[in-house]
Formats: sequence, structure tokens, C-alpha cells
Amino acid sequence: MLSRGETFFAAGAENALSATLIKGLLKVSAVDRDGSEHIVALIHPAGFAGELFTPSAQHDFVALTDCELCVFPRAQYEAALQRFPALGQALLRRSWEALMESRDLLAAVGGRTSSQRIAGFLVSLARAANDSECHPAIEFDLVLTRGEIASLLGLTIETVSRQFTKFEKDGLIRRRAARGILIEDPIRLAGLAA
Amino acid sequence: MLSRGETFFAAGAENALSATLIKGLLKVSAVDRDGSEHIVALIHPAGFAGELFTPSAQHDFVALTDCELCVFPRAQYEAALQRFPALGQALLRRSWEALMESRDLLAAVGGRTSSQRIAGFLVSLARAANDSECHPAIEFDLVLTRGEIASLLGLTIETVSRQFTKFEKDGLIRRRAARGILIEDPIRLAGLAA
DNA sequence: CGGGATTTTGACCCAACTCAACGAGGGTGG
DNA sequence: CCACCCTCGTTGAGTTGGGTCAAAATCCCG
Repeated sequence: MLSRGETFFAAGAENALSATLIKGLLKVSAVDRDGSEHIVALIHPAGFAGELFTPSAQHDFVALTDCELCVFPRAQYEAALQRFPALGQALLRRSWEALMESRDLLAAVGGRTSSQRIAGFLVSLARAANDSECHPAIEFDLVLTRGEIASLLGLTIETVSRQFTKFEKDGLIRRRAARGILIEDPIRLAGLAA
Repeated sequence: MLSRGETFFAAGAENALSATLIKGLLKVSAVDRDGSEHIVALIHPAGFAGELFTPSAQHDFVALTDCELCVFPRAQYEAALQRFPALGQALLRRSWEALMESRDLLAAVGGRTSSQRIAGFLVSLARAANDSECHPAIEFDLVLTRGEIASLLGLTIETVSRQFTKFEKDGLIRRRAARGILIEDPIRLAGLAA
């Protein structure tokens, strides 16, 4: 159990824990020498939270919402890996999926405009919000701050903010109290994401 | 065996092959609807070339130099995975390392200036060039075209070219015939990479 | 009802993109 | 061996998307 803002573990920490996320949302971030934080991934439920093969963690794992986790000590995890190959398979699958996601994001950050990135981000959040339905949710809660979105997409707070108001002016989305988002024109939004 | 320019397999192809790279360099690239190519990773010797868990490939795998590969049919690979858990472990380790690399690149593309990205790229190539020595190679061959470097780093050809001439003017590197690079000031270059 | 954090908005600026021209190999075929 | 072509790289001039700086507005929470 983790509540919003708590960190599961921090970069540099001795790397003794792994977990599967049951409920909630985690961010994975790197900080470089100059102090700036950079979010490199989000972890959704069923995702794996932890680092493998390194004595100390390279990223921070921080809860964006209250989270429920199923935690394993590293040593125990590795023992189980030896004994139950299926577990290894499952872990391989998830890390592979994480890799594919990371590459998608990389392609987006390295070649799309700010509005394309944000449209794509909204579309993917909408997809993630509706567990197991076919069409994306119309309305969902934006859990990230502007700064976090900016960091994930390689933009600045101000650019993110401007694009949101532009999208609203264009009738693509509507902003709800707090951080709610209502998608008014999913088709056009998905089109924008290119 | 693959020679420069040949593609190991292309996105959309039925996904029947996997391989371990023995010698050479591969690029992994995605193309989006608008036709632009985007390189998302390089594969160095000992790296895994292939895609898992998807019926058809999502990326192109193209040889940047003549390559030697150790190829497995997918079905056989999966059978072997079942029987030899250690193989799964090895694959897990490599995909995890690929994930870490991808996230590093993501952090670079999403927050660093063009010169920082190129400096970082050169440093990492230098590291890769000297198999198993401690200090980076001073001289190596730049296998990528300007366009490929640009695509990998999320820049344009012109920006890459300009940064190279700037680095040369500043005495950081020297360009050799064809695509050779001689690093004259590794320290300052690494510093630039931030 | 304060007071800090977050968000929005505006004005300005610059790093990197675009467009365009030119130069330098490196095949290929005559 | 030369003329041609085609790809790749360099360089310049001009533009712009998004960054930076600054200030106002809103929200949240005690």
C-alpha cells in the first residue's frame, strides 16, 4: 500500500524489492546530474515495478495515486524464478512490453510536435482508463501534474498548458474540476496523434 | 550472414525469426503512417534481434554493417525456452538491458540540447567500440549516416552536421576519411554529454 | 481566510528546423 | 579513362515552435 506522492524506492537505493502493481499508477523517473527529473515510464496495474540485475536502483518509483502493490523481496523473487520457469516467462513478457512502450514513446518524443505528443498521451490515457472495454473512455482523471506530463513528453509546463487550452478551444476536450478530462471528439483527437 | 543495407526482417512481416547478433551492427526502426522513419535502437554484438509475443513484427531490423547472426526459428526458440529455463533468464536479462538503454535514450532525447545528445552518442559509440577495455577507444568508425544519427537522436541531418563541424572546430574530435572519428578530448566530450 | 503550490497567460527569444544551393565521393556504363 | 548520375554531407539564410521569464489567476488545504 502506497499513498499518492510516496516513493516505492529511489534511485541509488539498495535494490531489494520488486512488486506487481495491483491498483493505482506509478511513475518511473530518472534524475541527471544537473538535477532535472525526467519521467521515462508510467506503470499501470498488472505492471512490474522494480529493477533487475543491478545492485542499486537507477530510477525513482513514485506513486501518482494511492497504490496497491504485491511486494516480493528480491532474493525470494529470484529463487522463485529458478523454480518456476513460468514466472520467468511472465516477467519476460512484461519487460518486453515495457520495452515496446518505451520505444513508442521514444519515437513520439523524437519526432512529433507538441500537439501530437499531447494528443497521443491523452489517447493512451483514455485507453488505459477503461479496463477491458473496447472504445476508449470519454472521461477520466488526469492524475499527473502539468510538470509531470511535460517531463514525460519532453516539453515544458507552459507548452502543455497552452496545448490543453488550445484543445479545449477547438472542442477536442473539456476540462473538468480538479484534473478531470472529458474527451469531446475522440476521432479528431486520435487523428491529431498521427 | 547479412551485408550492409540488408534487412533482417521488416515491420509487418510474419514474425518467424529471432537471432543473436554475433558481429556487426543493426538498427531497429519504426515508421509511422506519415512515412518518416525513426530509429529506436541499435543492436551491438551479443544483442538479441527479434520480436517476442507478437504475430507480426513492429519494427524493421536492418544491417548497418556486414553482420553475422545466429538465427533461430521462432517455434524452436520457444520450445527451447520451455526446456531450458536458463535461456529464458538470459533473454530476460538482455531485454531488460535493452529497456534500460531505451529509457536512457528517452531521457536524452526528451531533455538535452543537440550538442549534448551528439556528445553522448559519440561517447556511447566509443564505449561500444572498445570491446572489454576500460577506457573508451580514441578512434572508431562511424557506421551511421548523418540521417541515421539524426533519426536516432531526434534531430535533423543539418543539425547533426553542424554540430560535428563545431566539435571539430573546438578540438573535441577530428573527422577522418569516410566516416572515421578520432576523439581528441574524451574528457571534455564526456563533460558535454552531461 | 490566509498561503503555498499549481496553472494559465503574455511577451520575448533562441535553438533547431526548413529550404536551398553546392561540394564530394563512388558506382556504372560507354 | 572519363562522363554521368546519385547519394551523402556541408554550409548559408531565413523562419518558427517551443523554451524562458514574468506575472496574474486559481486551487487546495489546513
